[in-house]
Amino acid sequence: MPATIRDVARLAGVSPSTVSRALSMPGVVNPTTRARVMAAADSLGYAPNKAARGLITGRTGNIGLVVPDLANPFFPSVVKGVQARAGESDVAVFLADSDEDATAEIGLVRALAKQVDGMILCSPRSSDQELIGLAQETNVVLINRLVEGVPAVTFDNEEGMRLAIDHLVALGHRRIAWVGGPKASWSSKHRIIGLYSAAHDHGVELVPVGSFQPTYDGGMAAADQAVATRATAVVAYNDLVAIGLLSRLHARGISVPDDLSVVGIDDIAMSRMAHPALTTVRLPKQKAGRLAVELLLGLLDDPDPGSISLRGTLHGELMVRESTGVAPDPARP
Amino acid sequence: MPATIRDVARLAGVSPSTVSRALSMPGVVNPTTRARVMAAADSLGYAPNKAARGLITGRTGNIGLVVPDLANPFFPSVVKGVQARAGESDVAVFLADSDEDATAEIGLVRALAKQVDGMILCSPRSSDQELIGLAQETNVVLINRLVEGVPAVTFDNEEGMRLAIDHLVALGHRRIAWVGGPKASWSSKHRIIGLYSAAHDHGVELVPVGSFQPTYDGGMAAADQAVATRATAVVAYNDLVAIGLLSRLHARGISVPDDLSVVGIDDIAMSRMAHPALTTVRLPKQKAGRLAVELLLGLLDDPDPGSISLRGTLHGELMVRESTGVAPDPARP
DNA sequence: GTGAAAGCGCTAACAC
DNA sequence: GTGTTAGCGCTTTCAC
Repeated sequence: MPATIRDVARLAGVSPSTVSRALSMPGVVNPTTRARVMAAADSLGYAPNKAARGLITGRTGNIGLVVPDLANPFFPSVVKGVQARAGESDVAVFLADSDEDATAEIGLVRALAKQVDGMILCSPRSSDQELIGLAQETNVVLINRLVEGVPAVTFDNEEGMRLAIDHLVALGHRRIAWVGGPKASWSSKHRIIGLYSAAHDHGVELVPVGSFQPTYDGGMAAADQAVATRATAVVAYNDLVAIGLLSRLHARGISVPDDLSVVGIDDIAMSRMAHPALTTVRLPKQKAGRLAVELLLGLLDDPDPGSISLRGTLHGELMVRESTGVAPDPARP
Repeated sequence: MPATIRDVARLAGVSPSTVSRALSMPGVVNPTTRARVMAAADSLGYAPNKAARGLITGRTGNIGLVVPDLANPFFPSVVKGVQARAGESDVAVFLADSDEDATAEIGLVRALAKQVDGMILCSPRSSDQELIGLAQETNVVLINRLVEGVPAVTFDNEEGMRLAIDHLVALGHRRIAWVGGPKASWSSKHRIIGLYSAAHDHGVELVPVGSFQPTYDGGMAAADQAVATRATAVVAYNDLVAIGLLSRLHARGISVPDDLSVVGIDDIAMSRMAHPALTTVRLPKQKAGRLAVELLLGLLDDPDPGSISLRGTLHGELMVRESTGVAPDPARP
């Protein structure tokens, strides 16, 4: 049985309230008593029971984190960032994987909501309406999604896509294919906007190639259509798709980057390990996790939504690797 | 403010205890009252406060899970398994990432211990002594580690290595290199035992090639030494190492599997996507997570350690892919 | 600066 | 079968 506040009080010869104060409001207690309490506390290995404290303060010291699929390498990075930042503030993290299911997602949030001070929803699958509803019931911070009135950490997708297009245009590409991800995805929409805007500014052509699963298999499925566009470069919805593309292109004997350049988005660990190594727009995933925790913690300390920043926007960075090269000479057969 | 048990009691016209009973001991309450309570409960959207319940029952309905590094693709799979099984029993999961730090690991466990019914430690970095200590203070289930008296889920490493060796021997390989992982690792020890035993039984030679980081870079670092052994096949500590190997071999112009066969262990998602696709021993990672939860739950229901099985051993499965082929003709120059 | 008392939301005896 | 009482470990008035 772990030691309780009473055990400490008895050992230190003070009342439980004094122990409580010594631990959570240092300034207000006599330094001598405080020292005695501290000594007693750690001689007993005492640590306060968060649940009991939460019952009275209304703060549990825990947060919840919901991700759509841990098997997608994007998310573990975000989780790591959340963990790291939460740990620094001595906050524990409940993790839930919704398995891409919007209904499950809402359920998980509801179930967890009672035991946490707030929740971080990463790339939520739920509708704006549902998210707004949740945000009313509990403190919510979104990652990778913008919903009216809900605090969020997002990546600047428009800018990221511009980075990719600038790079390809500089290499001489004039006809660029876009292998799209899930149609409903918030990121998808914004990436497309950035892509078209950048392509327009450069006066180059952007050829959309449908909508695919944001997975390796999605990329495999898209490859032949991408080739058929006769574009000299392809931007993929994410790295997983790009790697699937690489694989199918290799199987077809199409050389990357000699025949076709490929750019991904995310910079998951696997991208560096691909053949050829994948040029991609790195998204600061861990940082997003950290920032989300910070927003959430800020929200808790000061629930007045006006006085703190509710938004964090993170910037991508182009990682040039071997999957992109100069556009093939159009004069070639 | 969420509804409390009293709100429900008032609305249903019964006492709080009746509500409590109606919810957690259905059989013991009058069906009519029960119905009334249920109606009241969900009209208020009532859900019991787990923390308050835990305070009195001593059971929180939560478990903790500590992994050494979520960025290693092995672990997210285990986490998914834990999540899935825990969810089925309506148990929430605290996740902590120790960042490969044994000290942090112990700290995380201690911090979490108060708020959970038990902990699952996946591939723990701590010493046997420390783990035994923890197991005395709280319910612990280990994954990927065997310590006297502590419940655990492990993979049959010996058998897995035999699978790999059998496969290579059947392809004609007679000299096989082993690229080892961290020396202190429990898995490492058992893999080596299996490897030598299988090699001995087949009368083939096993050549150890030092000890490397269990990462892609570790594999890159090991490749040249592996080649220098003049073995015709390499078994790597894990898939990440094997993929690093593949990469460096490719850079050196050594063809896999024509010049050298490579076998990994784990079957992480990336292995299928490698070039050539990696032959590997699949470890049922999700299953390990599920099983660990089951052992833990069993432990809670029946703390008598004698009456339930404290051990689960999972079996690997050989996935033959393109990175292995027949041994090159030794007569060749 | 410190102690006593009350109570957070819930369940577990114990009566009836 | 149901209500009453007490109390889990903690913090927080409110006295002193």
